[in-house]
Amino acid sequence: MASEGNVGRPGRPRAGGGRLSKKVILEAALRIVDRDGIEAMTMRRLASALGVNPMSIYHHLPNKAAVLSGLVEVVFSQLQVAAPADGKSWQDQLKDAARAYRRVLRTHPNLALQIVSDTAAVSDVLVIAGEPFFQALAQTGLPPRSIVESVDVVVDFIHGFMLGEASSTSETFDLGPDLLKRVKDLPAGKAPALTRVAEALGESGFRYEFDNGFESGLNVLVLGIEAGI
Amino acid sequence: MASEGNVGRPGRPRAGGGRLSKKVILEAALRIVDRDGIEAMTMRRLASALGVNPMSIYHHLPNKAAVLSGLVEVVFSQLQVAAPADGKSWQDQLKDAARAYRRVLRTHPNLALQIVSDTAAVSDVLVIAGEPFFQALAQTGLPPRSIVESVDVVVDFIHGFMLGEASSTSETFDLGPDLLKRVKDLPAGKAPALTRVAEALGESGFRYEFDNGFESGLNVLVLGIEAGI
DNA sequence: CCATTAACCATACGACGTATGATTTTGTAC
DNA sequence: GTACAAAATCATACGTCGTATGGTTAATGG
Repeated sequence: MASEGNVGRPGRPRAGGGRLSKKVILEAALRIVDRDGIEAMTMRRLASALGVNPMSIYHHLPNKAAVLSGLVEVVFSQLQVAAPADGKSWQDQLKDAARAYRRVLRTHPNLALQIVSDTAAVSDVLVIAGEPFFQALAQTGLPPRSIVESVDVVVDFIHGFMLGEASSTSETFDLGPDLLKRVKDLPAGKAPALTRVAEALGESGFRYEFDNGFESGLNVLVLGIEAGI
Repeated sequence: MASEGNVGRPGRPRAGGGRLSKKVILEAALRIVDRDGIEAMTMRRLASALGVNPMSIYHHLPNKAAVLSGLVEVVFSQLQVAAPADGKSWQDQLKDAARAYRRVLRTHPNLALQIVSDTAAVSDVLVIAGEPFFQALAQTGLPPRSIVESVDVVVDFIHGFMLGEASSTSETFDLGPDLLKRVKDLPAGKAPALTRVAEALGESGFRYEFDNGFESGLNVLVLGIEAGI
């Protein structure tokens, strides 16, 4: 996306104060999304938050889809490439990259769906966001295509994980009791293995926490990549 | 969601032929989604496809969200629990479960986003869809909570993978050349590790294929779970 | 046969994205 | 300064959306 738009040229100051620009529009849009969710981000509400006529926005961004893609770019640009971190193993570097990626996405949970689905908007910036992953995996000695595949698994896992996390409301999840109750409602014998696990968890009062889930996922992935070398 | 709705009671036959019901509504909705995409599935178009007034639908499903959730349920119910497959290792059983899951989701690519994001709708049926995964992992001897975490990694990976696959149009992807061109446009030295990989791939003319990417992801996951035992 | 009631339909409201074209502002050239 | 061109903003309007409200039709149980 080549940069364009407002370059300090003419325009008309409004009551709200500043002049419109792609930047201030996206900032306002992000505020709306963060506060009220993505479905609250309508062109009309965005305009009103800016103290402006809805159609004014269209001089800076071609349509609503561009606004949403712009939001994805904004969020991704917050992912600054971490310092070299030379002292660490590639395993730890890979985990750090994954954690940093998740941290950025978690800053705007209401945007998660948009981010993981709008691959076109991501692609430009993905090559930068992906660098830490490639940096870590470069030290494994794996052939290039294995590196690409490894990055893909990790990123796909993070995306899938973020979806689950974003659609949940609480930090933790009563997996044991919840699951157990649901399993009990099943026609008996329909899911024996699941039932066995649920019963064991129900007794232990296991509480699923997203942070732990993410870390254990990373562990599996790192071990798997390691084993494939 | 307890089943309810049309139980063969009164009503009024229409020109279109049959009577309305949750079942025929969802079937029509799924046809629309499959043919024209999820954004084409409007209540008005759905009604017109059924030869019916838009408001008639609301006697069988409370709103549009319920229609979409219903679609997810329909798709999931197509995932029949596979035969025991006793002769196989848990590794192969796990892979089979993942492949079966992906296969079902791929049947309705336009619904992928809805499926992976509408966890509420999934949850009821997830306990059944998840059974093959638990069955495979039960043989690892892992403690229950490790089993749950392992299922989560695998499912999250599949979800993330499906998102990428669904938003792509072609079966394959010119990763080498595409990536190389994009990397070339970067400020030099901004992403050295990525550049190195892209150059190596550019020479080899590597073509990314989704089937291969999925399989290699499964390999990493299975190896990682194995290593954690 | 009649009351009940589920199923269906007609109309309407407010909100949405945005096409079209007028209006206002402002930097630049004289 | 003043006129001009271009850019930014605004007003109006169209078609579409989800669905609230309330009337109409037809099958059923008494």
